[in-house]
Amino acid sequence: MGRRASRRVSIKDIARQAGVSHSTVSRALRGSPLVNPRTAERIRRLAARMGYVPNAAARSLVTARTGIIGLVITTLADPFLAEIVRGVEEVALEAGYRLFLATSNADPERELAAVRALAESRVEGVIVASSRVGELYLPHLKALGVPIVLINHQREAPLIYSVASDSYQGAVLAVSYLLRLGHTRIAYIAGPPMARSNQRRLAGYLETLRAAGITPNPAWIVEGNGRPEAGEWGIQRLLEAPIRPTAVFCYNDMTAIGALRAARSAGLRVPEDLSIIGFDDILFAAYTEPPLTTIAQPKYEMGRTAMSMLLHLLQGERTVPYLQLPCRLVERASCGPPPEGDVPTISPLSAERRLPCPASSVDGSPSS
Amino acid sequence: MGRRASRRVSIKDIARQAGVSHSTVSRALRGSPLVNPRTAERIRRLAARMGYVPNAAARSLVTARTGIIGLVITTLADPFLAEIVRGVEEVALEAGYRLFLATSNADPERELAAVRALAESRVEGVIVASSRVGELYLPHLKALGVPIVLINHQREAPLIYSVASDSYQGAVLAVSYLLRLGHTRIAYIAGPPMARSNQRRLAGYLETLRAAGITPNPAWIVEGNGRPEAGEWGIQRLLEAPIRPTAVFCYNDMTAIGALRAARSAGLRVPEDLSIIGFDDILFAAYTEPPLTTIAQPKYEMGRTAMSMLLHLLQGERTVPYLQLPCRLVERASCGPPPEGDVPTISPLSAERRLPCPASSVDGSPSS
DNA sequence: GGATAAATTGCACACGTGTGCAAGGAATTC
DNA sequence: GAATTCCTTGCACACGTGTGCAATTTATCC
Repeated sequence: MGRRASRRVSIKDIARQAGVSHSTVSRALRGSPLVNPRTAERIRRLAARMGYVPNAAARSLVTARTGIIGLVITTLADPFLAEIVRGVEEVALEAGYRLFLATSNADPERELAAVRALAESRVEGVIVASSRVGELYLPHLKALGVPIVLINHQREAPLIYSVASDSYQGAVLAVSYLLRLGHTRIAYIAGPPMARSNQRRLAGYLETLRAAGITPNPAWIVEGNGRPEAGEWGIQRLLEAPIRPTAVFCYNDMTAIGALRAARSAGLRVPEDLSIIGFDDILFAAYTEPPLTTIAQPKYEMGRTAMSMLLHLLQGERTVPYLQLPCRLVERASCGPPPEGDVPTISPLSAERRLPCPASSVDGSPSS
Repeated sequence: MGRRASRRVSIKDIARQAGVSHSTVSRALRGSPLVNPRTAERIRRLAARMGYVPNAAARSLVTARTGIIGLVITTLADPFLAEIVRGVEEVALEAGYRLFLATSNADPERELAAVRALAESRVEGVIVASSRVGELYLPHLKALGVPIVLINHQREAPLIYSVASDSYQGAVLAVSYLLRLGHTRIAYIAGPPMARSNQRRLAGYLETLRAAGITPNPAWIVEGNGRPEAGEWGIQRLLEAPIRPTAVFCYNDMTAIGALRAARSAGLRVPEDLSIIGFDDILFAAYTEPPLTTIAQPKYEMGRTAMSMLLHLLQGERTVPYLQLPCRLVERASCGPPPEGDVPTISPLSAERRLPCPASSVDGSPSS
């Protein structure tokens, strides 16, 4: 109760109390076979009674191992990241590692401070779960001299290990689902133009249409930024097109949410008048009106996979440098058949089967 | 490039290179006035060139200060926590502290592991930002012997420092807003019965009605659990009542989202037929259909305040043990005047002014 | 019972950093 | 020029833990 927080008890204190040397205590607590089992048991009891807790700093100093993994993210406020973090954390904990969280909030100065903190605490590896990680960031991280694994990174990053969801395959999934429902006039509201995920989704969209014998209509591809406004503008633009689309594939769920809102205020019913499909499956997708049909990224699995990859690297093993995980379709209520006589010209199912998947799962060459 | 990660450079390496003792290097790098400025500058240059990064473990070992604050949360997946964490983090960083994140995911075994990790890394203080923190958790945390500050804790926790939003005042805000719009038939869909926040919101609801001369109708108070289902069930129950309410105050935004959905599927327009107000102002409240009017908790400020409080405690200063921060109304589009002739019987504005606020901002007595 | 092997323990050093104290050197004063 | 002060530097120890090696005790064997 009123005990002052003086100094924590160390193995020397235990040694003094037990009448042995601190080496013996150290060995007893670490379960070394070099101590008499009876003595060991006695010491363990005493340690527990004295409330001993090992000092991680002292241990890591002598073992030259911290057991800490740096986890770099822009902000926790992104609900998309939370699941990834959960996956990373779970695998890390199982393997006896701890996470050091470094958030930058996209502030260059804080990014630097974060990297310095990682360096000072001697992290053994780093996972970057922030797609918008600054351009300066990566070189600094590399200078740490520890293995790095990126999750869903937006740029081609050669010679770096990374895990990503398969945006191309996800887009194929989305568009062929719409084709299967009978749509042929399918639009795409894009994400940030420079983002690789956007480029891959666009590619999947285009090629799925072509494979189904449909020539993509440039008027049905509108730019965006991944935020709700983009969905609103996108719908407005699409409604001005000479021929209106009957379905819209959105770069992500936030865009789809904006699209839902714009559709509603334009007096369109979803999905009766217009089908809308998103991408990501954020927590909230289940609660939109109507609940959003979307392509789920395997967030949790990506976290787990990235951490497993890092563990391999930490053990000096070789790994494939680039891994893509498949997305899956989550059917809710924002998609349905097209309004009137929009009969598909060819069977979309056969088209889907014919599709090649140019996105190989292994990419780049091992670094020397 | 091909450089092996051998061993990091230490002050001894610098000392050897500079032809001085490691003490001089240490002093130079720490900016001690006990070194010749020219020597100091030379050493700093050399250190930078050699890529020196201080070892936090070694430093904390000798200074007996880790500069680490433990942050305990159930899960990052709760978007409500993200803002709190941001506030905590910002103040911590300003004061030169770092955060050690301990998530438990409500698993007792992991809770224990988390507390042990906090103890081993010798955190200097702890912030608990998880309302659902296990009952066992707190005693273990207390055993760490460091200051603890709770954020929005759901139980009365005597002799512990805490920061919370003022649920009572928030409820008063919500209900008097509805009164001002002209409603008199106001329902409450409650949260977890044992949660203090629910009790305070219920109290605010009841007393505001009474102060306006309205006798609360027990049929308009339905139980819930803070999740969307509760909102759906709640609306269904309320629609079966002999006299229907014209407005619903929900325990939180997730409940309100369920309520919105149920209202829609019952064919009610919001806010024309039914006004709905939430609590929390989660990220998603702005994107519901219609956008949700709600009571915003000062999440970011709560984080900042809790961390400031902890900083005071770390410096051995005294603080008020219990601090409540006011909520504020965020008007969006889910509330409006009642449908037909629901004329208020008394002026709700004057009622609001007469309201006492029995929730004092200071509570409990200082521990000895 | 003595010699040998095995089990158990302690000594001493290491990890990287910080700091009190004494020693050495330079600058100042008379 | 000698004495005094101040500035600068190095020595040595400390923090808490782990471990190779030698020393000691105990068990085993003939």
